[in-house]
Amino acid sequence: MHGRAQDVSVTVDLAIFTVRDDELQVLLITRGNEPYLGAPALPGGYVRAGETLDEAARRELSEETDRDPRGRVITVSYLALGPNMPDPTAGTDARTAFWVPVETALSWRAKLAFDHAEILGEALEQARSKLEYTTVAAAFCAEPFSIGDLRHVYETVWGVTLDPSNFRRKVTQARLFLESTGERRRAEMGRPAALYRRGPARLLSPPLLRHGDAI
Amino acid sequence: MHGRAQDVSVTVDLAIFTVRDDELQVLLITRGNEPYLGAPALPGGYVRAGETLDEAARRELSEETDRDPRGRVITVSYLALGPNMPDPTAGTDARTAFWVPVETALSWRAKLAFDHAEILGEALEQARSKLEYTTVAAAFCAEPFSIGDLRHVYETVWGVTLDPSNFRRKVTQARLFLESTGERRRAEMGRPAALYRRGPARLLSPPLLRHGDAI
DNA sequence: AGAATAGTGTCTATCAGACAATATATG
DNA sequence: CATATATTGTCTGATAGACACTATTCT
Repeated sequence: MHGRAQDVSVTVDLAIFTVRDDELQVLLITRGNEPYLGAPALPGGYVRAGETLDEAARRELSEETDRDPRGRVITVSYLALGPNMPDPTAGTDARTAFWVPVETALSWRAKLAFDHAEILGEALEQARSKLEYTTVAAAFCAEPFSIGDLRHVYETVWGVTLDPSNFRRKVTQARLFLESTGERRRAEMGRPAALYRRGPARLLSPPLLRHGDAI
Repeated sequence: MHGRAQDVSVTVDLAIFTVRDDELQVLLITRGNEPYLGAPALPGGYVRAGETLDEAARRELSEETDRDPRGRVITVSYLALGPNMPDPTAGTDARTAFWVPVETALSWRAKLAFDHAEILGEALEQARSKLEYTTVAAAFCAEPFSIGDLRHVYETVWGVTLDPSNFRRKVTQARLFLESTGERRRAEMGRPAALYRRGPARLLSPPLLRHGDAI
């Protein structure tokens, strides 16, 4: 997948996250080919540019935009979050896929294939950022869900604890984010939580900001 | 490119923006094949999933995440902004590429191939959003640039006018966004503007929010 | 009652938006 | 001087974060 020559092709590495066991975890595979045979790696595919892209856009823009790496912003991200992502099921080649806590994966650094440690770090930051200004977090709570469920997603992905009352105020005031079902859920302990379903908004306005942001 | 069967492949449509003539413009091509022969369209390529992606990730996750379209968040965006993007140069097949104001392209709606009107609309919103929480805008000002240059990018992409003093306060207080060069630029009229270069930050903290956000 | 979680109310430092005022250039 | 743009300063309403308090369940 890497190092394919001749035709215009670029690899796509996927950071697939889930929330399991109160931890943020990422899906890795064990490489079955050289290079990095046996090393843990992000799952990936490759993109081969079609004729239209290559002829009409890429060549014309390359000189202008390649000077500064930020001049061309190509974002290929696969972000999946969920409270109960399935174990990689038994099946041909799925045997090499496994979930691992993000912290653990990042601690491996040099063991990860290619530059996947860096990619993972950036994907993590992107996922954390997406929670601020989009409604994805709600998409990964099974409906109906409580505000506490939603808060738990934020806390796990961001790695912080949030003030329940301030969190409630923000998410309930955000337009078209949550729709009340009028129902409640009885838990083992404590007052039953009001239940919600996702509203139509995809972007959070106003956004839900973390306190200190990174670069 | 669309409708390719058999192997797992999905199209990628590219929204490439530039700021020219004080307008936000987008790169389109004229289709040379059926379907939609002769219709304006976004340039595009196709992604074919590699074995690793297909075997290790896609199948395992599909049942879980395909129920809700937001369960799988695939973002493939190609965002290019610049004050002076070149005209599509003469060359084989580049003859069909052209810049057009975004407003014009959106007004065509039904004329655009496939669902490209929708895709363009979403890409526009994504680009506008990226200006809020990333530093891309600065990446598309030729260095060195003035705060007025930067403000002009925001105003053109967002389609609003911004208060110069409040804008200045925000961008100069954002950490690692701008670095002063100590130099000034003499313009035709008015006080010379202090010049800056891009700082190392990729994410804007705190973000620069528009007043009213969309869905 | 005690523990646990959900939800409401309030206070305050901070900040975004509005806008007045000043600075420095050209003609 | 008039005009245009850059830059600084100030005022005020809105709000994020901190935190006290109330509500409703289970044991």
